[in-house]
Amino acid sequence: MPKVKLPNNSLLDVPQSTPAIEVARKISRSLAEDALVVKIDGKLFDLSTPITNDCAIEFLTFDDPQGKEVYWHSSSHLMAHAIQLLFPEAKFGVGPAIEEGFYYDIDINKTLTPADLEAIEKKMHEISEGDQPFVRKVVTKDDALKFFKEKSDPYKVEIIGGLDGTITIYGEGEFTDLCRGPHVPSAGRLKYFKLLGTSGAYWRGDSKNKMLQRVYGVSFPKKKMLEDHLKMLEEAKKRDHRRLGRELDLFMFHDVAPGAPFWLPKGMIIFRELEKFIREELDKRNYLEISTPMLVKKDLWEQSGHWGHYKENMFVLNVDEEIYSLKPMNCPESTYAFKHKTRSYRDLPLRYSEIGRLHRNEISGALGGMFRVRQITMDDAHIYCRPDQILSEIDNIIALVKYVYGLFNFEVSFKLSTKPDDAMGDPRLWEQAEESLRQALANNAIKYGVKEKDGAFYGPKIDIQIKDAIGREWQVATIQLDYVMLPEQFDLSYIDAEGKPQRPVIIHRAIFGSFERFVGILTEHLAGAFPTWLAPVQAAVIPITDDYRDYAKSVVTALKEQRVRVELDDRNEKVGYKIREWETKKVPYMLIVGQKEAESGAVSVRKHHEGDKGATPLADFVDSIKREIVEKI
RNA sequence: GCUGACGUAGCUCAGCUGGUAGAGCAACGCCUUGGUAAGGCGUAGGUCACGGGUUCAAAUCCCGUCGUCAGCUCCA
Repeated sequence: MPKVKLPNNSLLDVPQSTPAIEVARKISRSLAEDALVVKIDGKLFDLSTPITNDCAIEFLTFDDPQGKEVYWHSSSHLMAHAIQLLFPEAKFGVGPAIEEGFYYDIDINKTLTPADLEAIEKKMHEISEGDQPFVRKVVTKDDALKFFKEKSDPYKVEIIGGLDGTITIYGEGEFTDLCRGPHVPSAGRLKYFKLLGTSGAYWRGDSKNKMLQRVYGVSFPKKKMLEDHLKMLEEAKKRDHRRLGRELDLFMFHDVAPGAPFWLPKGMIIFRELEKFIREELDKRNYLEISTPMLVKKDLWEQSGHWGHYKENMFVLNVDEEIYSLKPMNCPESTYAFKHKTRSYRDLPLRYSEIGRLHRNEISGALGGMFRVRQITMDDAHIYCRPDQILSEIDNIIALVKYVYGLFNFEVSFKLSTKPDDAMGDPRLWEQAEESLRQALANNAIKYGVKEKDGAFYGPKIDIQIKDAIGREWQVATIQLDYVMLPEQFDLSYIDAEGKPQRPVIIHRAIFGSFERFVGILTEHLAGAFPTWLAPVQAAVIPITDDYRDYAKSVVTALKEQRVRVELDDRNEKVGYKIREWETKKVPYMLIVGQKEAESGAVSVRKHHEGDKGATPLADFVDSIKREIVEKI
C-alpha cells in the first residue's frame, strides 16, 4: 500500500492505484469539492491519476496560482469546445492560461463580434451543465497526426510535428484537443465565465504567419469572484489615467503630436512637485545634477553603439549636411561630463543625475496614453564609482527606492536579472557584479525573484516593481551595473592611489523611470485623488452667500501667504452644487464659510471623500494643512 | 509596423436599410443668495477626423491617409 505524505507532513496509507481524488475525499469533503488538480512529488496531475507509489501529495484549489492556471486552461478548452459547436469550420491554434484568465487562438473566416462572444459564452454554460469529464489519453505521434489531420486542424498538426515524447490528448464530451494537461476533473467545475474580447495574434507570434483571432476570457468557481473581478476591471476603467487626465485637466493628447502629452497647468503642478521632491532627495544624497544636449551628432551614437542597435527607435534629422539625432538615452552623453577632467579615485563616487527629456520613436502600435510615449522625461542618474564602492552605492539606491515608493503606499518588489548568453565583458566581473547586487539585496533583508539571463548585455540589474491600489504590477525603477558599455566604449578612467589609470564601474539608475509613465501610474493608483502635497488645488474656499465673499477672500489670502494652492469659488451656485463639483475634482479640502465662520474667524472643513469635519479656527487649519504638505502625508 | 474595432458639440453618446444633424452634462446669460454631492428658465455651440470616389443626394456606401483603442510584435 503506497504511503502518501500530506502537506502537513502526516502520512496516509492508501490502497494501490487509488485515484488521487479519493485521497482528497478521505481528507475532507470540501477539499474534494474544491480541489482542481493534484501535485504529486512536485508535479501536476489530473485528480483521476492513480497513486501507485509512496509520494508527497498536495491538492491545489483555485486559491493556488497553479490551481488557477489549470482552471483557466480548462476554461480555454471549454471555450474552444463552444466555438467548435458554433463555428464548425474553426481551426484551433493554442489556448493557454494567462495571468488574468485565458485565451484561445482560432482561425475562422469571420470577425467575431460581441454578439458572437455572448453566443459562445451561452454555449459554454450549456456545455458546463452537461458536466462531461475531461479524459486524458496517451496517443502515439502517428495517431495524433492522423486524428488532427482528419479534424483538419493544421495548426495542431504543426505542433505535433515538433513534439517529442509522450503525446496526450484530452477529450471533453465530443470535443478533443491536443493538450499536455492537466485539467480539472469535469466541465461542470467551470462555472462562471466572461469573454472579454478579441484581438489579432500571429500564429506562433511571427508576423510572417497568418493572423489568428485571439479570444480572451476569464473564469471563476464562484459567482462572487467573477463579479469582483468584473468590478475590478470596471474600477480600472474608471481609474484610467487618460480619462482622469482629461477630467481633472492634468494633461491631454492631440493628433498633432502622437505619443506626446500636452501638460496642462494642473498636471504641470504635479510634475513640478515630483521634480522638486526628487531633486531635494538627490541633493541630500550628494548627487550632482547635469543637463546634456538633446540634439547630438550621429558620431556619438556610433561610438555608443546605439547607431547599430537602436537606430530605428531614434529620431534622426539632417542639419547643415550633418546627421543629428534627438537623444533616446542620457548615458552616453553623461560620460562627456565625466571625461571633462582627469578623475582621481578621490572624486568617486561621482553621482551625476539628469532630468532629461528623451525621444524614442516607438512604433505606432505601442503607444498608449502616458504609459508608452515617444517623448519621456527621465529621472536618470549615472554613478561613476570604484568597484569597492558598488555595494554601498546600491545600498543607497535601494534605500531611496524604498523611501520614494513607500511614500506613495506602493508595495515594492525586487527582481535580480542575471548574465545573459550574449553578455559582454570578463565573466569574473560578472560574478562579482551579481554578487554585489545579491549582497546589497541581502543587506537590506529584501526577498527577491531572479530573472535568469535577463540582465543587460553589459551588466546585471535589479528591476523594481510596484503593486498599485488595485493589485496591478508595474515595472518602474531599475538599477544596472555597467562594466562594459560606457567604461569601455568611451574609454573611461580614473587615477588610482598608485597613480595608475583604472576603469570605473557605472551604475545606471532611475527611480520614477519616466515622469510621464509615473504620473500615469500614480493617477490610476490614487484614482486621481492626489495627496495634498501633490494636489493641483489643495483647498477650495466656498462662501455660502455673496455676503461672505470678503471673508472668503481673506481666507484665500491667508492660505496663499502660506503657499497653499487655493481657489475661491464664489460662483452664483448653491453650496451643494459647488461641493459636488470640488468633490468630483478630488480636491483634498473644501472650506465652507458663512456667517458662523466669519464671526469667529473659522472655516468649516470638508475633507475629500470623508465629508464634513466641522468648524475649526482658520489658524489651526492653516497649520495642519501646512504640516500635511511639508510632511507629505 | 501588423490585425481588428472605432473617430459625430469641450465631455459622454444617439442618429435604422443614403434625403445636408440630436440629447444629457459642461459653457454663456437671466432669475434665484441657497449650510455640506446636481435650483429654475433661456442662449450659443458641429466642413460629422482628413482627402478622394459612387450617387440627383453621403455622417451614413467604397478607397486612401491620419489618429485612438485592444492585442500581436519590438524594447541597449
